[in-house]
Amino acid sequence: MRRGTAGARMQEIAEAAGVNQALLHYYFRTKDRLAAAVFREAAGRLGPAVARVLGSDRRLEDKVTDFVELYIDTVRQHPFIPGYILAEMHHHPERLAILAAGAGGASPAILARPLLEKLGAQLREGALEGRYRPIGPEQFLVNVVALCVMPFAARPALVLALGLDDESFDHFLDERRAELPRFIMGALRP
Amino acid sequence: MRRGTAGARMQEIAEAAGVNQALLHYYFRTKDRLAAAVFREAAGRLGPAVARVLGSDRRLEDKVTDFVELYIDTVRQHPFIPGYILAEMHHHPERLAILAAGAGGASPAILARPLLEKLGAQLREGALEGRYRPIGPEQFLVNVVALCVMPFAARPALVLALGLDDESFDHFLDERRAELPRFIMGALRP
DNA sequence: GTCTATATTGTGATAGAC
DNA sequence: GTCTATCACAATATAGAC
Repeated sequence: MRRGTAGARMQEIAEAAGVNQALLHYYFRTKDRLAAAVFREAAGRLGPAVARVLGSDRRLEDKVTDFVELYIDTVRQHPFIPGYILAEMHHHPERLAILAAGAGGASPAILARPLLEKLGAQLREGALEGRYRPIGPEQFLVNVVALCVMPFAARPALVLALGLDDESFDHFLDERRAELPRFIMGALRP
Repeated sequence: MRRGTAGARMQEIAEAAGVNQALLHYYFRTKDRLAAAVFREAAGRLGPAVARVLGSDRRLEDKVTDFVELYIDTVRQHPFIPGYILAEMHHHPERLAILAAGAGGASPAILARPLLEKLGAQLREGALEGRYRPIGPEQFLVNVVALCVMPFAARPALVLALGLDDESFDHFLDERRAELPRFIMGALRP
């Protein structure tokens, strides 16, 4: 995950795992199949959780808070996952399709549909009642995810540009965890 | 930019440039130095523009609108840059430091400081006057950039999850270009 | 299943003619 | 500056013993 599929060396992975190259090939046959397995594993840590929280039946406000907190807390324990996923998607977009094919053959568009439906219904209802400004569920979903992902995906730039060390980056995340739900729900007010 | 430093082949680059490998080495000496040059070039297309717009003297509301429109319009012409930059930062964070060192020896923290100062002053002033909800300039900056970058960086996932084709992705961006300034300034209201 | 040893190909880099 | 030809080694993959 740190070096990416192309940058990773089978030898290095074998060492880190405390085995030898031959054993890696015994289990995975080729480097590409190992890479696909890693991608599946990494995506599997986040995708389902995202869908579960955002597709739940809770009030939109609680959903957003739950999501922000769950996402930040989860990714904090695996801080290289977002960067890895984005990098891998950029260099090997075809893996996404394979991933989706593995999930029962359903296309991701079909998987994301119910989530967007529910989100769209809540947003529309809120807009009709005058509680929310109108916004499409697709835009809203991208906004929420973007705001959570970015600090992790762009961590090196943040650390450098804001002059942070590990401790102050951690504090930045704490602040963000509390701030984002306010920011997001604030943006929804009419 | 498409394959990343590790995934790119000197041969492939030479072909795309209509020359041969030897000439690449003649100009860049090593693959790593070519990669650093590419990174500098890519970062140079966005970094300065970001700093110029966000560090300007305009009203915050105009700044945000300018930034969103400039960013989306610029990146649309080089849609693989954000993914490439994020991937490269993830796999080679050291390049960022070198990049900064090239900019007159000033550290990025020092370069970003005036921008954050100005942004912070505008946010504080607005908060004192009761026009804005209080928010730190670091959080706000990350929010604005995140909202602009994400659709490009995660394009393959969006296209797949939302079931978009090239045309509807383009429409998604048009919508976003108009929506984001409203979303962001809306979030700032007290 | 796990190892050592090795085959085989890929790939960055250089030599040297023009 | 640009090319062809080639070197040297890095890296994936396999054979075969245990």
